[in-house]
Amino acid sequence: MTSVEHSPLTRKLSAFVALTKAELAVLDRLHKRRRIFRAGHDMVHQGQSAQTAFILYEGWVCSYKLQADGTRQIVDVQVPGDFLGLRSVLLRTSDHSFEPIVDIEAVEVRASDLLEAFAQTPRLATAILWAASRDEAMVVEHLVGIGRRDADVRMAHFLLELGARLALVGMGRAEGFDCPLTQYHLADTLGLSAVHVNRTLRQLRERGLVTFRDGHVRFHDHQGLVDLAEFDPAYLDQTGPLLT
Amino acid sequence: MTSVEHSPLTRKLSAFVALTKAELAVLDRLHKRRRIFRAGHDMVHQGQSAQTAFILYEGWVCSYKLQADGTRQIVDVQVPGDFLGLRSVLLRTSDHSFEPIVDIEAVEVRASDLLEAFAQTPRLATAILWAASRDEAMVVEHLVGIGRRDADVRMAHFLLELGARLALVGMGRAEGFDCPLTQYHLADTLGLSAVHVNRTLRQLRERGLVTFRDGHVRFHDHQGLVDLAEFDPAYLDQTGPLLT
DNA sequence: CGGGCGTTTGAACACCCTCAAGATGGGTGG
DNA sequence: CCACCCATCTTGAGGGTGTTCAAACGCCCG
Repeated sequence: MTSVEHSPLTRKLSAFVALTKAELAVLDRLHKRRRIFRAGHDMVHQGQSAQTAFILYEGWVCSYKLQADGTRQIVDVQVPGDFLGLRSVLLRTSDHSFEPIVDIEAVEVRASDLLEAFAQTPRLATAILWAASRDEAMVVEHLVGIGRRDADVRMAHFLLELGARLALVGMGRAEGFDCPLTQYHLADTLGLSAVHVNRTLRQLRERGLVTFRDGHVRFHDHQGLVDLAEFDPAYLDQTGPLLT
Repeated sequence: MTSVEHSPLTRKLSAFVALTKAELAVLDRLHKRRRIFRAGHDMVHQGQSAQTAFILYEGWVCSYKLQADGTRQIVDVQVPGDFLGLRSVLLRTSDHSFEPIVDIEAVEVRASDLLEAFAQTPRLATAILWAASRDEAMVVEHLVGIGRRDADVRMAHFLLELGARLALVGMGRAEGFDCPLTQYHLADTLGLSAVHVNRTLRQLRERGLVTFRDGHVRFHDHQGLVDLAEFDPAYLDQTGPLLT
């Protein structure tokens, strides 16, 4: 059980409820099948029948949808403590693919196990549903960004959100965070071309706001970025001031 | 109980599981507070504390987010049988607003009632989670559309999705459907300007694909639209051929 | 040393936006 | 019954944000 108590998922769920020992034990029982996936090799392909989800422990993953013309849209980026495919366990086909951005460690969870755990511990169930609701709120915010924000604001908002999410699981601070994403990932996430991502990043750097380089994001003017992006972390439902 | 058996929600959930009499009874017990809301007057404002959801019975609603500069992004359009605010019952603040597009009839559901119903009837709980998963899959598809599809394809895809959703609750056919949305609604939904929506609709009309006029959508070449939009309704998880 | 991946920059173009003006139609009050 | 108003729809012209195409550069790795 010791392995679970300080896992990133536990840490995240603690932002919502303090889980009891019994609930942690149920969570632990979900952790049978720990697996490694290699960077760049999809874990799940869209169209495949779903019925299984994952909890990410180590590394980064992106979930995306591919279109017939070859363009792709990254829907969300997952960091340690996040669920993968929770949305589609109940749907007949997975509506998207998962690509590990680096080598990752994840735990496989079957739909049946999950529903069983729900029945046993309502409070844990509520906590997991909270996490799922939060994930959806992030997708919604992402939608708003792509629909109504210019490239620079969109980029600023995305980097700030990532920073806040990582801070919740102890992987980021106000100064910045490590980030294995390439500019192509950013492009497919933000609905831009890679070329324009590059120009946008240069502009933000020259304005003294943030640097994205060598796998590291550094906030030079955190407040300035927040002002530019009009970033309000309320939708992340992380009450306390996590990033100072 | 008779009122529930043929409600649009029941009809929708039946696409997933056949509910028993006992489960229908629990669903019925959720239906205490039936209320009317007037077109154009928001039911919920973003920032307001959530804790309550609605089931839509009659009429259309859109859920949207407003930005400081006045632009708005419609995240989703709800039609009869859809939930409103299910995502945010567990979050501390509602992350968006709801505007009835016409006068509507909806039932208020408290978070506590919902969780109680979940505990009583696991199958009903699963059905409701299925509906929530399906809603999120639609938001994801919406995100992909805004991020990676041109205006005409985006429009075609949206109209086809609406048609399929309405067909599931008996309000649409292959020829078309009634639709109270204005071109401004379409613009805020698709992340376009109202002017460009107008041009896009004209173009689709002149290509003989679809007409949007006088509150009515008419598909002139349904298959042609499907081909243009590369519309694959798998993400809606409506197994049967509903729109023929 | 060659090859692949990621980054960087330039030039021309396209999609979509903004601004502006007019048309249409339903509702209200004189 | 007409005049007016407002919301919605429609169309034109010009401009901007972001795209595509192209080429080069640095770097890691086999």
